Amino acid sequence: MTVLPRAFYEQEVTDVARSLLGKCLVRRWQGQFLTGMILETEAYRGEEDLACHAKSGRTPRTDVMYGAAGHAYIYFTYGMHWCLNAVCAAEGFPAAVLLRSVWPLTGLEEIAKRRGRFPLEKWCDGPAKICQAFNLNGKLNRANLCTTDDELWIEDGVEFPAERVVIGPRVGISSVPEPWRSLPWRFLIQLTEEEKA
DNA sequence: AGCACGATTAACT
DNA sequence: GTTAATCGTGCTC
Repeated sequence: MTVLPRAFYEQEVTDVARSLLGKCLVRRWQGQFLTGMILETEAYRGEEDLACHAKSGRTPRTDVMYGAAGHAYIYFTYGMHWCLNAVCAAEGFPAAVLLRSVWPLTGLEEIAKRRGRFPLEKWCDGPAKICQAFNLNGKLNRANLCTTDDELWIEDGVEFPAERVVIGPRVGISSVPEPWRSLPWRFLIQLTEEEKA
């Protein structure tokens, strides 16, 4: 397995969101590795994107999105949930890919400590569920995803053919005005029952 | 200082 | 389909 290099993230954020499908999210935790295959992503792009947190400019919260690509942006929302993004694009331009769903691969016993009360298919099928499952919170905000120095990174994985990629509008932004609400910036792989086994 | 709301989830009718 | 949970963030006064 190869850790994705910084150059991978220094691209158009929509391209990175598409390319992240099939890649492997890795969390080092208490001497073991929790991993999962990325199945759903969304792109958030620039201050003009009214769905993007950077719509209100550079603030303490959004500062990391303006920095170098290949770092984690982990934010807190709804008073209880954390969500994980990968910062993309050139330094100075705020953009990030939200990881919305992964398929758990290893460290299942550890993941089950937090998600085991639900069926396996529901362990990581939402942005805040990923953070619960992988034990991610603000402590890993700004983590460097391009090395194994921090406890979070992304490695090479499976290549899905283009016809497997479902593309549609981003979810959870119904109060955002057009055209942003309907831009096709969500990318999804639907696993077959065979692939889940 | 106060306020409205959120890139959500899970439980409930 | 509806709603509570729960608090950081950015905006208004």
